[in-house]
This record gives sequence, structure tokens and C-alpha cells, in this order.
Amino acid sequence: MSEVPVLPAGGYARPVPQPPSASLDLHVDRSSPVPLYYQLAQQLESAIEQGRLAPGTLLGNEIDLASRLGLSRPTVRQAIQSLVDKGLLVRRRGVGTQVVHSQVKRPLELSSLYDDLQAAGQSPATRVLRNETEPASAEVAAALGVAEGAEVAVVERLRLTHGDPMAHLRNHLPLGLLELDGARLETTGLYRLMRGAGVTLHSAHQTVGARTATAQEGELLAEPEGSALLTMRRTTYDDTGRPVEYGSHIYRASRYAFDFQLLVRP
Amino acid sequence: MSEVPVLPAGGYARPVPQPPSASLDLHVDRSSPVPLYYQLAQQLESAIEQGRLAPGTLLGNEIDLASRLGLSRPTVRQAIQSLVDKGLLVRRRGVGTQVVHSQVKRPLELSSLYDDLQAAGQSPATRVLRNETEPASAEVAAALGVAEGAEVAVVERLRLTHGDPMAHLRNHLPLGLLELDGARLETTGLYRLMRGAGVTLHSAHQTVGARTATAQEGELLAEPEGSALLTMRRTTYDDTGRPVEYGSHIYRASRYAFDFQLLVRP
DNA sequence: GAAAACCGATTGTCTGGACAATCTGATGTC
DNA sequence: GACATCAGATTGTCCAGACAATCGGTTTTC
Repeated sequence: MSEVPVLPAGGYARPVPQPPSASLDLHVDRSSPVPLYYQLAQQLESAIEQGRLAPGTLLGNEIDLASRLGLSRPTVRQAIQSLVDKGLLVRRRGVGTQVVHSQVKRPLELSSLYDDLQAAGQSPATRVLRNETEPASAEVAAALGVAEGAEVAVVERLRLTHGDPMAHLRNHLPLGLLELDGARLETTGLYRLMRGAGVTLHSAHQTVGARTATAQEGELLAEPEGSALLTMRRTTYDDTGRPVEYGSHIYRASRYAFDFQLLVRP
Repeated sequence: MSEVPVLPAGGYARPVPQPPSASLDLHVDRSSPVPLYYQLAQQLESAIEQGRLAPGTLLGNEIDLASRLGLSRPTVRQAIQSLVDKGLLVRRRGVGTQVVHSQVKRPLELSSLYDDLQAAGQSPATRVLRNETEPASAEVAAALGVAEGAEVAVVERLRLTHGDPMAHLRNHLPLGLLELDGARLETTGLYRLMRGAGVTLHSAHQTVGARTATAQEGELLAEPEGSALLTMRRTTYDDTGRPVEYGSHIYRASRYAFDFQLLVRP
């Protein structure tokens, strides 16, 4: 603990606090229906993403920022807070608000595999293998909160990228929630359909595991028997807490991995 | 779409809006150093957890609540907002704030496997297999942001529950960050050690995949060759954005699965 | 020279109020 | 009876200001 002069305060890379960024023409449009704090948050976010606000930069104190923009301090704070929640900024009392040294991208959203692939430019295709109703198994009944044996909708899909199978998706949904149009299911994700039907997704519970492929599964996914598969079971709830979907999916481990970002809540 | 009187509004379980909960003796202690909004948030949270605020219950409007507690509305809003962020409450303009129908437990924290197991009452044990320094491989160097070949700390541990191996954990850390005491590593988690050394964890990037076990890996984890393994690679960053840890772990898929809750950001 | 006290800067907490936007249910109209 | 309109309730946004807590560096003191 004595005489390690090159490394200040237990670190190895001194954070250089740049001078406050007084430039960066920020402005708000009071005639817009978009909330002021949100306008500001978006401008700051895009400035950070585009590098106009370099990592480590101090934002300048809230009071000045507010008066410069003609806003009140609570409004500016609300904007900043939303970016802190996203992990883009860090506040330090007595010091200021600093741009995080990046690396954070997306804090794990509930997006469908379809959206994920589309965002990655993989041009996903979907083949609907099944779209009907069946009596709920014990597993499905427990997840959806219905009686065992009650009719539920079931959809099985094969997801492909560049013509190669990548995942087998099986979803169970309670009846009466929405119409599952087979054609629509081939061109968009399930979650998008659900949101479009007025279902407000709220939370989900996921379990990710692995196992080896059976001969049947191997054939479906073009993998040899015994190869590694990623499994994912997910129950999704709407904002009233009722289950709206139960998924039981398998992915080719040779082609796919779950990739996500997460934030530490302070 | 006509005459399905039992199912209102596309649903199958009517959310019953109980009368506002005017009881539930809430109170704040102004002499306490704990922020008022936080006191209120904690009381509401415990009331929800203990079922004193049943799922679906309306909270009663913010103005009344504020005047009843002798607080201002922004303070009450701040308390409620923190619980909305946690997924325990849902706000609806023109309607009120409602307790979510439960199901949400933990929105995926950055906890170590050790903590997870301990919370599950698994009484984990750790065997430190390696604790030294080595030159960084290309993979490690890229993750930690150091030059390839530079010395970094490396720790390999075997995690056991009830005497059975469950996971093999390999971590690389930059030098100078903290002292890695082998004895401490056997009795607590790595993240706890890091936090104790003044490192403020901020975010992490994870990749979860799967593969089949090699003969060597099988022997280490008491699994036959070719059995399925879950793999997890994680880079953790502190709040200045510098990487503080890179982990490359394998888990016995027959014994372990990742289990987490996630919230949809509105 | 080293430790303690001080001070300016900045964010954290809190107040009291105002108006807007949205939802629900009741009322009225055709 | 079906549809449009209205009113009340509730959350969403915004303001101007006050004081407290904390951080970092400076000054003072020993």
C-alpha cells in the first residue's frame, strides 16, 4: 500500500475530467407537444452517441444548463436522470455529471428474436409450422395460469437466417387475447403483433439453459444428434400481471448466443 | 366478437379495482436522515410484499396521499416512481396507480453466482484452483483494454454445491485494482471483494452460449464428455467506464440454468 | 511538513402551486 | 339501442426557489 506512485487511487487509467461543454447548441421547442425534458434528453443522448460529448466530459452544472436553456432546474434534472437510468451519465455530488466511458448500449430489452435479428441486419425469415389450439399441458397451464387441459393457442415457428435454420420457437397463448394470423407471423415478430393488438407487455421471467439435441431436434435444426442446444423458456406478463405468453424455444448453440447488457442498480 | 359476456375487453381475467387503500398506516419521520421519498417507498414496498396492498389495488390519488402524509406531491411522486421503475406499480393517467399483479421479483441484478446460490440456500463452496498473473491473451486484452501480452491477474475457481462441482469460473482482472486474497475468495464472491475494495460496479456485458464438454472439462465438472455446458462470458465496467473484470465461465447444464426477470421499458 | 479546518461548487431533497393530457363513466342525442 | 358529448378524476409536465449533504481543493494550524 506504500509507494505505488504511478497508480493513483487504486486505478490504472486516470479519468481526465474535461472542461465543461458549454458549446453544443442545445435548444428546446416549446411549441412542440414533446415534453421539454424529453427533448433535452434526446439531444444529450444523440450528442453522446455521436461523440460530440466525449466520455468523461463534465456536463456543466444543472443550474447554468437550466438558465441557458430557459428551463427550470427540475426539468433539466428530469432529463439528466433519464440518461442516468439508461447508464449513459453518472452523477457525483459536489463534482458534477459525467458522461460514462461508453460501452453501454442497451440494457436488455424485451425484444423478440425477430427484432434482434433484424437490428443485426440478418434478414430473418420465419416458417410457421403450426398454428392451432390444444389442451394445455401441466407445464403450460401453470405458466399461463389456466386449468390443465383448457384450450390454449399454440404456435410453432422455425426461424431462419440466410436460409439456415437457427431456432425453433414454440409459444402458447391464452385464447381470446388476439388473432394469430399465420401470414402476419411470417413477416413480423410475435411481440409486435401483441403490442399491435393492444397488449401492454410489462415484464417477463426467463430461464436459459442448455442440453444436447435429440435426433428429431437435430433434423429440424440441421444439426447432428448430440450437438449443444441453447434452451429458453419465457413467461411474459402484461401490466395487470396476467400471463400473456409462454415460450419454449431452442437455439442452435453453434449459431446463436444470448448477448446482453445490464446495469447495476445503485 | 359478439356476445362473450364473461370476457370483457379482450381479456379473460377482469382486473378488479379494489377501493383505494386509505388505511395502511403510513408515516414519515422527518427527524430521520433517510430521505422522505425513500421512507415512503420502502413502506409501500413492504406493504406490497407482505400482501397488505393486494395486487390490483388502487393506491389512491397522489394529492390526497401527499396531504395525508404531510408531504408535497413531488415527493410522493418520487416515491411512487421508484416503485414503478422496480415494476411493482403501474400508473395510468386518468385512472390511478395500481399494484402490479405480482410475479416480478428481481429485475436482473449484477450479482455473483456466489450470492445467487447463497440466496437460494445452496451453501456454496469454492475451491481456488489458480491465483496468479499471466500475459493477457488477445481475447483478454481486448476485453480489459490492455495491450496484448501485458500482465493481468487470473483466478480460476471451482464452484461446488453440496460437494458437487457446478461451475468452473475463470476471471481476468487488471493489475493494481485490488489484492486477490485466496482465502477470501473461498469464502465470498468476487464482486463482493471488488465492492469492498472501493470499485463501484456500473454495468456489464454478457454473452450466454452453449457447447459440448471436452474430455478435460468433463473430468473437471464430473460430467461425461460430450454433455451440454452453458458458457458465459462477462465483461464488467466501473462507473468511469473502464473494464474491471473479464470472466469466462462454464456451467453444468444438467445442474444449472440462468434465471432472470426483466422489465419492459415503456 | 503534516494534519485539521474551512470554503466554494455541485448535486440531493423538498416545497407549493399551476395547467395539460388522458381515462372512465354518465349524460344526452339521434 | 347506439353513438357522440361532456364532466370529473387522476396522472403528466413544468415552474421558482430553498436548504442540506458531499466532494475537492485551499488555507490554516500545530
